Amino acid sequence: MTLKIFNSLSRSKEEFKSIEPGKVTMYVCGPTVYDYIHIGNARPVIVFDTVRRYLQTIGYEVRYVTNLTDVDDKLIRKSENTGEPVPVIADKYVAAFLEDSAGLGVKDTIHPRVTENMDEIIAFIAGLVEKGIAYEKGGDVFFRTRQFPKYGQISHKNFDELQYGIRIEVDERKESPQDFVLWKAAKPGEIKWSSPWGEGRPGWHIECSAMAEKYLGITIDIHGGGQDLEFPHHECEAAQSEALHGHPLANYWMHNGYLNINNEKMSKSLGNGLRVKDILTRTSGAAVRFAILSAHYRNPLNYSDEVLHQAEAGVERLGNSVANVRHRLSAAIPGEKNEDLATAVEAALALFSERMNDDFNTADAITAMFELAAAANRYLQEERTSKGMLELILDAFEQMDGVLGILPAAEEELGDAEIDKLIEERTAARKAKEWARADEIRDILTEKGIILEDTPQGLRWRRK
RNA sequence: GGCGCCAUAGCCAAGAGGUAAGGCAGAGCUCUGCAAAAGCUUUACCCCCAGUUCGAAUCUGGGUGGCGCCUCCA
Repeated sequence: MTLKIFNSLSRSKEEFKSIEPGKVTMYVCGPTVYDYIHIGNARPVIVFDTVRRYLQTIGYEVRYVTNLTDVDDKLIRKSENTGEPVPVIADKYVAAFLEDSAGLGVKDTIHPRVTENMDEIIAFIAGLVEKGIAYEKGGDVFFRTRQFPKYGQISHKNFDELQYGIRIEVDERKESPQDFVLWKAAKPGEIKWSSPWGEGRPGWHIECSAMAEKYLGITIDIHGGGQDLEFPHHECEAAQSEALHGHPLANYWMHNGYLNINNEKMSKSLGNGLRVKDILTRTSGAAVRFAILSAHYRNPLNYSDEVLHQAEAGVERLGNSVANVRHRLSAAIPGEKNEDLATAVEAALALFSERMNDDFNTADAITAMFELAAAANRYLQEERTSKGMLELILDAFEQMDGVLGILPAAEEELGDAEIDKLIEERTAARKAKEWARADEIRDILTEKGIILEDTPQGLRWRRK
């Protein structure tokens, strides 16, 4: 079974082949660190982390880079408004981004910063100037798009028919309206670096080309980002890199769809109430991942409180199933294979990889996990369950969740003497059929957010 | 003017020629001292019209309704 990835270059699903066997290099465009990230930013973060995890589980060693844009116009504007220096603002939001990422279950990512790679960026631009693909005008350096015939390969735009200046006024100094800036001269008071073209800072797109090369190589396997970056950002990145090296920047370009909020376009004003850091105080990272991964990554996704509630309920159902299986482990008997269960587990696993192999269909992968849970729950109806079978289930859950990351975090032991005592007392009361006292204790614990479950195999509790 | 996306049950969402997965919510039943968890049962002719086909939610054409991009907003 082979993995197929929808490649924006060809607009079709292609069989995935890495440049180096067993290894994959991935570059995913990261945030400009001028504010907290919102739920819309979380979609690519979660989607591409899941792609990475899946590649890892099918045996690839993945080198994964997400850049942090710590100098640009928005940061400069913010600095002017707040009086704080750009680096101070950047540091604050870099830390916030890393925290949010971790909260969303993302780890082991290389995070290069623009300001820490200035030499490479300047050298990259210099290379383009030397080749005559870039030109300097009054301290700014522009990319000469006419020299790169493949310009438009990613966004599939026909440049002779484009309407220029529809949204942004065309800079008169450009030779052609579609040329874009590589280096911007600094205005008085702005943060700046020296370069062969005077003091200034990098343009919008060049950082990704330079850092992808530095950290991953001239041609990488997968380049990801939101659909909103397809043009112009990715188009320009691809043009710069290929123009300089004569080799493509990336073999596979992946773009996730937009995220809407309550069926409206994600916008700054709406987005402010939906910061990832705020959402994570109200719900788990697992629930956010569930919500995001419940739709195919290329489809539009609508986010709402209702969607989040549904995700929480789904996470809970899956988590209950795993917890119930674990709970049975202590009283499990050895041996005794259950054919139905074994078949169902195998089927769920097969569905999981079959669907993930088809351009990362996480919605169906989640379905596979629910089918595993259903099979497990059915098996738990049996009076006696065997250790081997329970472990088979847990192993399958682990395999799937290693990719999706939608299972709730394992519950810690209560470690609360008072609660332990109450539970003990209740057990005694139940034995003596003192139901009033038993219920009273249940109520006390409910107040504390502890849910008690009396099962034939003894009591177990969980936190609400 | 150019390029492209989406439309499936109350809600979320797969499926992409062979007669509609899964989840949430709801209803009924079972289990249960109570409760919870769980199991079983139950809810759709897939935006509209026309065509292709033995057969279409899936293909083609035309509509309708949402939406995105067209150079420095990441």
